[in-house]
Amino acid sequence: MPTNPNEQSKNPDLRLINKALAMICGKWRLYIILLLGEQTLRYTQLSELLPGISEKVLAGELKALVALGVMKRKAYAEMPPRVEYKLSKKGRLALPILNQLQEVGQLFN
Amino acid sequence: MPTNPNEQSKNPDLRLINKALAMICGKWRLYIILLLGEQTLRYTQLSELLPGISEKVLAGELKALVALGVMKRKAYAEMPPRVEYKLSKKGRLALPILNQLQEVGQLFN
DNA sequence: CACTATACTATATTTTTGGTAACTGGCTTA
DNA sequence: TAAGCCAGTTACCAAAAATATAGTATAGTG
Repeated sequence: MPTNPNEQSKNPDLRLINKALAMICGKWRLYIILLLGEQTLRYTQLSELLPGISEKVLAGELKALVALGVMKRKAYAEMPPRVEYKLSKKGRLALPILNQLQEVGQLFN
Repeated sequence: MPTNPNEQSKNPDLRLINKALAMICGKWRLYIILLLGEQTLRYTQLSELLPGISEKVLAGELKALVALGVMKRKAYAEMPPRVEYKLSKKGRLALPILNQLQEVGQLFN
């Protein structure tokens, strides 16, 4: 009988968990994703929907989420500038699971 | 026609989201919860399963998770001491959703 | 020419998180 | 008598995250 390190349940995969945490952890990140849900929002609209976020943090979070592939940035060559953010395909795939986190929050309310 | 601030989708609830984030954010927190899954683990077992975690951080995370109501601590009046940790009922209810986060991680792999 | 609008960037500062290493208490074993 | 075991605690420090505030580029408007 071979040694079985995982008795009854398969161990969680730390790498996958870290990938997921990278997307949602931080004071604003998950909220930005959920806000974006089905709609497209501009930088200024997002800053209005995130009460108290600083310009620097918002710009940084948007950049990070685009880099992670969760959302897409579309800039129009207009003046004054216009930039729109929306979820990527992967982001939309993850959305139902991320929305369920609100139910988890409700459990511990 | 009355003004409808939420067009097509109900806005996410920042309070619930923060409750959920409090449980899972941090370098080790979610992993501890998933590890505990169905099994009961002792302090030393946990520290062995979390390679590189410091005593201080582990003790702090366990204390926080117990305070949040995710897990329970049971101490036996023996010598040497024995303390067991396992998920609370609420923790077990949240578990399926938290496990799905690994699928989210897989999407962005 | 001054002024506005938008989407940022830069700089400095504060707060939070994570980490190291040493120490404790009470019993047991060598 | 000393050393080990378990489940932590304590004091201290570094790095990361968040915040506050000011500045930039460009074009159009009056």
